[in-house]
Amino acid sequence: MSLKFDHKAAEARWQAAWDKAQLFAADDASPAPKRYVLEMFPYPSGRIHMGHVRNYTMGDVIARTRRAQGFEVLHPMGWDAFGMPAENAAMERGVHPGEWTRANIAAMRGQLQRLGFALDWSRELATCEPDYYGHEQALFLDLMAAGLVFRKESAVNWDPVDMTVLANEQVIDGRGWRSGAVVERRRLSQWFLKITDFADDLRAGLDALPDWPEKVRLMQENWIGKSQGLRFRFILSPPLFREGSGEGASVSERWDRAVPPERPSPNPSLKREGSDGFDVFTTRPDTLFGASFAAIAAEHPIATALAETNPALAAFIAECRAGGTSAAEVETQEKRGYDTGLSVVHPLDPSIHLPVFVANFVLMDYGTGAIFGCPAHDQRDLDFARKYALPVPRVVAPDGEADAPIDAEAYVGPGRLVNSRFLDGMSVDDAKAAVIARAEAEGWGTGTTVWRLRDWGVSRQRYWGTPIPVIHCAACGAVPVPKGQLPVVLPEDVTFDRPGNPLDNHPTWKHVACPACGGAAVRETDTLDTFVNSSWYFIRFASAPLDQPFDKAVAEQWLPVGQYIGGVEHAILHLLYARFWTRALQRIGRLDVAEPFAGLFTQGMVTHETYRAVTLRTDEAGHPLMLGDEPVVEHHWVEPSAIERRDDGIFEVGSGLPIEIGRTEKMSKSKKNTVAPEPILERYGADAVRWFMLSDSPPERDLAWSEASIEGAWRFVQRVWRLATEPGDAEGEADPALLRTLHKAIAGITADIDKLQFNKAVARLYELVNAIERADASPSRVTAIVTLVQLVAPMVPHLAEEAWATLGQTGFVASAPWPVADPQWLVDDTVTYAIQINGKLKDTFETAKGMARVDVEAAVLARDKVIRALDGKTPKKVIVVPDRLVNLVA
RNA sequence: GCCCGCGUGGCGGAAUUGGUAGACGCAAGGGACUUAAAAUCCCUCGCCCUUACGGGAGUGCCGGUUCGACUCCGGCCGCGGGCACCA
Repeated sequence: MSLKFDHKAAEARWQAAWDKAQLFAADDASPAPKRYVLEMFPYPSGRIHMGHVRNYTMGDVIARTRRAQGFEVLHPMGWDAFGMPAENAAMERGVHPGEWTRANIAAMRGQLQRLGFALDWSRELATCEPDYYGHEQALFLDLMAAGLVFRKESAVNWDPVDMTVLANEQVIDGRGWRSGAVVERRRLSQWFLKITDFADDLRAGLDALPDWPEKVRLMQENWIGKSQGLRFRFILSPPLFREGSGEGASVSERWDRAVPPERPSPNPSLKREGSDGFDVFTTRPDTLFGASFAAIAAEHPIATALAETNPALAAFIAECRAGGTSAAEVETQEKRGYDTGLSVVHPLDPSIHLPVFVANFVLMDYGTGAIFGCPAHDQRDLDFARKYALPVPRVVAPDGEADAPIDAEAYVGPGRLVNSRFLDGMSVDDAKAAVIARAEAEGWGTGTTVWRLRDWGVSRQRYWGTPIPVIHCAACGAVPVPKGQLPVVLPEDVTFDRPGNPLDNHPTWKHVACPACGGAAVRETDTLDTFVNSSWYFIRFASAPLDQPFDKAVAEQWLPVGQYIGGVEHAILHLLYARFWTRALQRIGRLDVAEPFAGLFTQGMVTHETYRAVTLRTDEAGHPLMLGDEPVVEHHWVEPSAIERRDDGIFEVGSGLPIEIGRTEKMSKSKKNTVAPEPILERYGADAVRWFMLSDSPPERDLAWSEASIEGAWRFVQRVWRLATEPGDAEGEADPALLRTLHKAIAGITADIDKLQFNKAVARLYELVNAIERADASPSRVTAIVTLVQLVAPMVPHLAEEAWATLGQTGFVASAPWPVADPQWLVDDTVTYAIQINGKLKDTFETAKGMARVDVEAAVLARDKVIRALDGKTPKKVIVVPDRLVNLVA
């Protein structure tokens, strides 16, 4: 009989049955050992894409397998529901962000449910609802009380037309992506979280995460960026005269004079600054005698002070600020400086005076915003010194090259100190230590660690986010909203018809009484970065009481997440912020968990070929345009569904234009190489799609979507179904060979799933199916088919349930205990020896396991092929690897 | 520029971590069944030489270690990713 597997009926039937039985609801009170399986929750963009399908399928295999293995599994789903696309939709279509988001969630929930994931939908959450973000506000206030929140001025990208702050990726070629207006740098007072407090902790903690990809740990480590060195103070030289200050002034003949020349009294604005000098940081204190200048950032307070009375300097600073910060601009940007006319005293020799520049390559927000320049051993300093004709004294050299001149490249390699007085002859490391020791002994500097990591700015001048629960009062300052007044709810009646932040524009929302003094005050109208939302959602999944963000004891039962799965694009920010937030909660005693994600897996993208139709550009009359002798060619991207393959090539449907096949790339709208999941699900069913997602490519690598492969997946589903409907007679003898294959498959597949090597598990399942198909009817064959159904259940659950029932098994296969391999079937009693001569395979032979060495040798030497290959020679040496191979060295 | 990863048939990829390279899938070719098609089943399928039997080289390139190297070491080439004026 063997009808086709009816995926539509089976999916509907089993999804309803699972739901009715509440099969996948996690029980906090269960005595079983707990496992938390989590995939990064989606942004509700409107529809799921293949990347989601791949991500959630992998997680589902883990969750279902763990459940079958007897664990109480928490596998929840929710929505990362705040963010800009909702506001864009509001502006473009006049729909309210909340309405848009909630409609998207409803649509995507339905799509996910069609895939039959073993999710606990009772724990579903959306970050845009007050019952989520209200608790987030409470946590924010807790962190604030603990001193982990502060406010400071910070520069933002400001779009003067849309009157809004832009993220860096919204600035394209210096212009706002929407308005096209030239973006300004504005300084706004913003809220920050003190992630730098945890820099060392977050870095050191990476070592305790063996189940994270090495790559991600490295990326985080680099991002945190620990640098050890010396921080010391440069004291401004006593009044001395240096003519010719200004940009490009050549001062080389002056800076190294033993006797400082005279100069006018110090700048009055500097005096007001109360500054006798400034701090610098260096990782190369060993090269201090190679110093030839000092430089401060354009935003450095000294530069700002000097600029008040120096219009030329003010202009220079303005130019520095206008310079873009994009990678390409930075790379091509020339090193430029402005000589302030000031000098500083060399800390190791007061007779040496170094000129002070304002330089465009010194960053205010790293280290102290000021450096000493050592051109011989730092490329940037060298570029700068060459431009301004500063000396380039070498102080480190490999043995015997003390006099080798520095040309266009700074020397950053190892060597010994030269031209450095008491440091001469020391290694770089010894000299670093010696200078730090001396600085500390003499009190002008200290050994310090500096981090690349910056504090986390969480203010966003946007509507669709968590309102920051603070009230600004003229008398009391920034006052936290009392916990009893939470949540601070976003007003629904907002408009997007004018530029700016709708919260700010709202007629009444922000006007409130100060909680401290009762006077007139205004609410903070900034909202929190959406990364805050995703920094604790996994805790709320584990425990979601009404009256508090989570219950400590309940959350700790589930946490940390055993297996977290998502894209590499979140390797740094999201994962670092979540790690920080968890540690911050630990510090304030709310949760005793340091690392939120014990195991992390970053899956590859789903890709597809790209197709381009080629046309000739024509003028108004329809004649092809020519560029010289060549016609001008135009391309446009064509979606996969709009091409047809014919014997004479590939063409665009409708236009008939020839198609060029381009690179296989990440599915994207711009390249039109996306394949929507819904029609595929309709046609091939959820199980075939899930199976495809697990086949072929290793999960960390990209997976190329192809019509042929999904057909192959569909065929596999049918093959398993045929076995289930025609298992054959269970009478007669057992089939030891099949049982051996079966138990090896059980062991292998279980191990593969443990290691998330789904492609290998898939290959083994194919082998098992092949073996069962070839086997004659026997009790063993029926056993093998029943076990096969269990083994494929995490991957193709609807088919498995249907097959399970058809085979007369009771209950859900989803709840059946995971098969365990019987060790007696895992050992072979025969082995195949490979016979090599000089390492090259010549022959093989089969024999009983554990054959004595001498017997093996004798058997090998007696074989025809060996005799022929040796051609009468006696092997010089015979290497026998027991039960594996023999190598004859001739 | 710095850091990291990867190069295996027409394609996606296996290879017990130093021991028979190419499992498994896709594609392709041939055949069976069928009035026909679909579905299904059987066979072939990395390269070169050979009608065959066989033989040879082979895991990006060059060299090394080893009885034996896709695997380890050194040096190149190519592709991909992350960071980027971080002192």
